[in-house]
Amino acid sequence: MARVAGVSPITVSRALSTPQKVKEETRQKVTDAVVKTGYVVNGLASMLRSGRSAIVSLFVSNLQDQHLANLIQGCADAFEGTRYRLMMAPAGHAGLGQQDLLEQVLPYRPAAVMFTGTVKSERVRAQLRGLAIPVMETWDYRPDPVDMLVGLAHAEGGRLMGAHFAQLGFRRIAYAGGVSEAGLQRLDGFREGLAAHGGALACVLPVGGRPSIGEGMAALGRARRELPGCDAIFFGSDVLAVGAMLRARQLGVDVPGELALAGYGDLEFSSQLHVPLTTVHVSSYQIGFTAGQMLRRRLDQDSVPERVVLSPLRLVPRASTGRAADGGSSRAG
Amino acid sequence: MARVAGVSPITVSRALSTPQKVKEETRQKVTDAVVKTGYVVNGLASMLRSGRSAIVSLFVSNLQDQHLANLIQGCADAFEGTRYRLMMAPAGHAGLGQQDLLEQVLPYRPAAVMFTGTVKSERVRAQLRGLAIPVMETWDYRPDPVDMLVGLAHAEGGRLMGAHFAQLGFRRIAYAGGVSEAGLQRLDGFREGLAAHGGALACVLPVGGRPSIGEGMAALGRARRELPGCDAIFFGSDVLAVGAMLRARQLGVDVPGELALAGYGDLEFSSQLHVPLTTVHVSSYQIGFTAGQMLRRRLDQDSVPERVVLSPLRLVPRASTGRAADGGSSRAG
DNA sequence: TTGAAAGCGCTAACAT
DNA sequence: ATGTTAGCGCTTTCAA
Repeated sequence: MARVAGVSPITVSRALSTPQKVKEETRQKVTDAVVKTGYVVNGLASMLRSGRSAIVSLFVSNLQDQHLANLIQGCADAFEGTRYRLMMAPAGHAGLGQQDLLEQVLPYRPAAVMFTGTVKSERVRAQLRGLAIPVMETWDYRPDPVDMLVGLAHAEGGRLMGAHFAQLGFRRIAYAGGVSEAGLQRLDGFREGLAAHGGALACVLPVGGRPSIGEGMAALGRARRELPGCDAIFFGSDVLAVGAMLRARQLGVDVPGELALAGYGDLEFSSQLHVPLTTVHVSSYQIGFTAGQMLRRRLDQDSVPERVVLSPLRLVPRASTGRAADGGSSRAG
Repeated sequence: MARVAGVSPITVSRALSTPQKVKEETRQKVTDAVVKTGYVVNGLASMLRSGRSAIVSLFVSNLQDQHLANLIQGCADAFEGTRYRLMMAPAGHAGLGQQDLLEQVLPYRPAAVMFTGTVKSERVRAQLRGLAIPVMETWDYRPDPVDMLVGLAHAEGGRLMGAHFAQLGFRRIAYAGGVSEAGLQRLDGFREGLAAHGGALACVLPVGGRPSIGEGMAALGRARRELPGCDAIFFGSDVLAVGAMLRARQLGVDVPGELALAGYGDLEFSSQLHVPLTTVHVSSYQIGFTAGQMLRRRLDQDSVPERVVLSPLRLVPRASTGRAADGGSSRAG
């Protein structure tokens, strides 16, 4: 290649990566030779020698979760047009801990790592800090991220819903959903929101595993069994609430007259149910996009003004809690 | 590192990548030194020297499409526990052609490449063949893939729905959805299915861009304007059909009494609408998983028995076309 | 503005 | 079973 262009290898390198450092004429010779030979730089050699990795490792817990898929797409879009490439880390269904997973990623010398969620293990957190590269945690919230965080104040989301429930005067209220991490924050906030308006939580139904319509259907049954007279349920995710909605229809339970239901996440179809679902809107794509932008800025040696960004949450009251003005078409960016 | 272990670098290499080629005692010395020094191999150097890339490039058109997100998760799962890592190619929103995108990926010397969709440009197809690495096209179908393909016989899906519509005796039938690629195949199949049972298509409403509830709502309006007396519409995706369903309710149009609606894809919520949606079920996760497995086999130097796999499609009749026996809970695999 | 020499960290090939 | 030598393809550093 250098031979074809009639220059030295280093000149080829310069002509391609820093064209302004090469005389127009020489550059032309190189460009011609590139076309002629079909030359493509070897990015691996380039990263190795320069020590400047172009790899951003992405730990995605589950792409089947629409919110996380949106988040990742946002992040990918933020990196469009840059030299950086997103590399998916193994998800670890095989029972590997985050420690092992990280070690499977380090050989590629990532320039940065990003997580959908926060890093739980203290050891891994320490290890990440030791890497001295930008680390991004997303979706969830904690006040002390490893490095940077773009997430949701799930507690605030719960609080909004708690206030909504209490103000509507529900008396026997249940929560059904996750009770660790984000779920716990949401639950705590929900309790606070209720309390602030004279309400109280009567029952907590933990739902493990990935949320599904089926889990939601089952949860409705449990709620009615374990809390007779239950008049309102807040679900940890829209998917669960949709399942409950279906089960309620099957059982002939009137929503919201007899039982109010609400979800969390505002998926696109939540407003399209036979009874549009009250929920908390979250901007998952935006979270990923912002996270990507922040990582980019850090990788470009700039510092970012804020290391922790909380994405806004918005209560979206609809018919399923009985006091919505419209038929459920309320949606926004 | 080699010094700490008291052996030569090549022995370290062997102890870590081919332990059976190293005496137990030596291996122990190496392992100890690894722990002590926190050594992590440099995969970049390893790939460079050995010429064996561990990178699989993934061209994902849009993760916000649930089917494609499922597909990618399936593929990622198939690669769990292997040395291969999935690297996301840029999506090309910036108006770049597949040609340019491929060139942005080649520097990383991928061991294989995979696409969600087929490769259209003949030039790119030729280029891919020239790379002499496994190439996987997914989701869509074409009889002459670059190398391997795991996709859907969209024409067959259309045919199933066409037969369903004709057998139910609809008279003024419209199709609304994509009219290129998969959309065209589906449309052609739909026409065939109708014709085979004495039916005919009265109107085609092209819907461009990414399918959304809003597009579906608009499409319903257009259908009723452009085809007065229209009694059945087949949508190119469930999302569009859901939008139409909502608009129909707003307009007071009785579904399916006055107008039957059907979608394509069988998203989880399609069975949960106020009128459960007739649709065609597709197994998107399974497509990705199978594609990943086939790539693995090829990368392990094995050959695969079949280079083209068609994932099965299944008609799921529900209430929205008026003849479903149940309330819409029919779902499977 | 261009080049020569060196070496990033690893492993193939060839000893021993 | 282990070591020596060389070199993957690039870019840093230093020199001209």
